[in-house]
Amino acid sequence: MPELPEVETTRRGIEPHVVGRTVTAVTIRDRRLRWPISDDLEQRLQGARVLSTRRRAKYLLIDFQNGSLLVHLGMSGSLRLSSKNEEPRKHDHVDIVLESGLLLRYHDPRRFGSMHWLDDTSHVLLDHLGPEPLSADFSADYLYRTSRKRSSPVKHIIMDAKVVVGVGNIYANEALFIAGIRPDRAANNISKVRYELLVETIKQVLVTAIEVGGTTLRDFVGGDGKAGYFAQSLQVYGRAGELCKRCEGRELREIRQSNRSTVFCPNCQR
DNA sequence: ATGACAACCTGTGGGC
DNA sequence: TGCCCACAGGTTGTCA
Repeated sequence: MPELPEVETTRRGIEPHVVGRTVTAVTIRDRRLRWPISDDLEQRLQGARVLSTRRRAKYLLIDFQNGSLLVHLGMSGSLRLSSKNEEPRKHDHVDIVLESGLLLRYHDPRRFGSMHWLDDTSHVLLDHLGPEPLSADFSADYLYRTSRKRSSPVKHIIMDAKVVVGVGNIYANEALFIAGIRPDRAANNISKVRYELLVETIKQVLVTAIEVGGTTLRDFVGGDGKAGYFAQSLQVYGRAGELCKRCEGRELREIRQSNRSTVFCPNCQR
């Protein structure tokens, strides 16, 4: 489910309600996430006070004095604020209760997400990640250089977390459409000028999506429980067979790349 | 090193 | 209404 904008939306939603708060109780109903939740997580969290929240790639970090909680939402996860007397629903796997009476509730039907305790801020999952897409490190210069030795499709490159983090299937489709680049074009067959446009487009799409609270497809909600509105702005994702909004002449075509759905306009994207 | 692909798991929607 | 299959926002690990 969540790509970078959804994770950032979650972080911004919970931050004002968790920073400075102390954990008074932890309930774990199902430890079987992508990796089993370690046996000592409750003990680590108990009594700890939240210092700050951060995001790295699609990971959410909640920092305490004694370490950090590393959360990934996988495909179907959400982390939201809830009140103590709200009954847990199916797939509500973890509750982190704060002394304010609010609690952080982790919900994840498919259990592709994860939760790790970090004694310091390093973790193998965070090693070898590429630059943040919204940072200056992710530049046209960088992407152009990186792409020179890659003959795989450009969509594959921008979704490769070693190249740049946080660009998932929805926003990869959207950015390539806006930049007018065919998703199946070989990465090393795209000019510097077009990469300049692509990098700016990726940044713009992500920033815009964050501003409107992410993309709610089925039931994504941010930390504050509100749906995101970027779905209204989607140009190609989920619109295969419909008319292109730019040229209004051609139907959007769908292909599969690495078993992921790709939608593009054969007329506008070259 | 790169790339193709299976695996992890549940829910949903379409076709029959 | 029900059954079966394909597919869904992600990432890792394996094998060629």
